[in-house]
Amino acid sequence: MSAPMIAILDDEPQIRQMLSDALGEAGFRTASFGRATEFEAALSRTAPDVCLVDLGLPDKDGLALVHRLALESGASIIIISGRAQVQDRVTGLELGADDYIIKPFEPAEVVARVRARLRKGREAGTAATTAHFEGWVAYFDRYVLEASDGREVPFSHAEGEVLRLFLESPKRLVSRAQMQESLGGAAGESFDRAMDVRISRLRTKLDEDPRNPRLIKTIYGAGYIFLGDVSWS
Amino acid sequence: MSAPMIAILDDEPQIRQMLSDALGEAGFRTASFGRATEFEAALSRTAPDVCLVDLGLPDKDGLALVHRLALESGASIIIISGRAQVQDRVTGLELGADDYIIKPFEPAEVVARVRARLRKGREAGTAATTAHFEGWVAYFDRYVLEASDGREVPFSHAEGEVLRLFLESPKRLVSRAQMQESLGGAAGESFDRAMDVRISRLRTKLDEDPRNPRLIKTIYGAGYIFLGDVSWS
DNA sequence: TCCCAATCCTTACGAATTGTAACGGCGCGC
DNA sequence: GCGCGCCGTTACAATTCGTAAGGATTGGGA
Repeated sequence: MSAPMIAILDDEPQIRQMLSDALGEAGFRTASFGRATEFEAALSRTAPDVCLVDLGLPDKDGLALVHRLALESGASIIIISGRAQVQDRVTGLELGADDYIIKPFEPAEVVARVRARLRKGREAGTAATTAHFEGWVAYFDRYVLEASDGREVPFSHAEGEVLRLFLESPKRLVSRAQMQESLGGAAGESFDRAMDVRISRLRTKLDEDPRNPRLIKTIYGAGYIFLGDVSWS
Repeated sequence: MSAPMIAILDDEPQIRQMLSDALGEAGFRTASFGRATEFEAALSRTAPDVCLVDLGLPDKDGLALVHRLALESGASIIIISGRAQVQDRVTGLELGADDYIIKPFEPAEVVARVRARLRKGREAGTAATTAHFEGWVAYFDRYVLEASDGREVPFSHAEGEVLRLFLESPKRLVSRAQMQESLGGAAGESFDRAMDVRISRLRTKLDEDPRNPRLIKTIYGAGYIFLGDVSWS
């Protein structure tokens, strides 16, 4: 698994640099943005693990952005702001942020708080190889799906990658770009055609009705959503 | 599901009281302890969801306690401390705390940070995805409308965006400009023609009589109004 | 009341996106 | 080398959704 990706959104280049340096030194991958629009565009391509968001953005309301992020992405959100009033902090956290750091800040503390977020996130899904969902059990170590009637359906490595990706973030939109990123597909190319095929094959193994899939839903122009409750063990 | 349990560990009775009051008012159950030994004894009986731990304890090293808690319990840990040095915060977070609040603190902020921890712990913040209105049920995760007679009508992503917008502000005028804004339509353009089409298609799915729409009403020259009582779940 | 321009609805069409069957290269075991 | 299964690629069918075009509706003014 590659290093966690930390997204930085701040309009001051100096601060972006400082954060990027500190986080890079700590072993994280980083992506910096000066404008909310750039940031949002990048989101559809790569899903960061933690977002550091400055509230004082030139082109968009920071709090609204935080709220949307909290609802739509699975990432942890840390607000970085010069506004130090308690009320600011409370509303930021209420809107879905996971932490609130006040400027000026120490890079070391930011790194520590980022680590704390990652730690909590990872706890849920460490080294789990078996997932239960909607009558199925997926054994990733054996590459086998077990149906509710005991029937066993083997799946391939490529199919497993897709399935795992879905089971790791259920009920959340996964864009094609994110898939490529996660599945190591070299960007660009006609690899997205291969995505389709993988998903198609996975669907048939899951007994999906092609006309009306219940588990893997296509969102035209956006990506896919895996419905269904998942529990790992 | 009963109210989340918050454990408070602080040697000053006044602070225990203040925290307990604020958290109780916010709807949480609380349990206060003045000594680490009491706290640890209670842990074996009840598993709190969040622990607020003061580092300056009389009978035990607070950091060691935090470390043990982080490893052995599944609870989120928030340190509350008078030590404000960056180094203190960093080591606290490194040892497994999820947050670090400095004394003196505002109760409101503590409540907000506790909520933020719980939200993450509960997994999926579960944005409301199901809306009931006038005999219909809209499942936004499944992209399906269910009529009162049980019939299911699928809707597309674009249609869903419009429907969601209406259901989020029922009985209020929604201008075309607002729609464009919310639906990401590039400003200007002839995108408003596309709006019309979306709404048209949505109306047919909702069995609206084109001559006399009952749910999505057109306000000539101003926008649309969605009539009908909506309740989300 | 009647007329007209602005606004809105609906149908049809086409570009872009996605599904999937068929084909072929590749690696592996025998 | 041969057969087999995996998996990316291609090609074509199906779906989605914006645009264009023409008709219907609204509201103000003559």
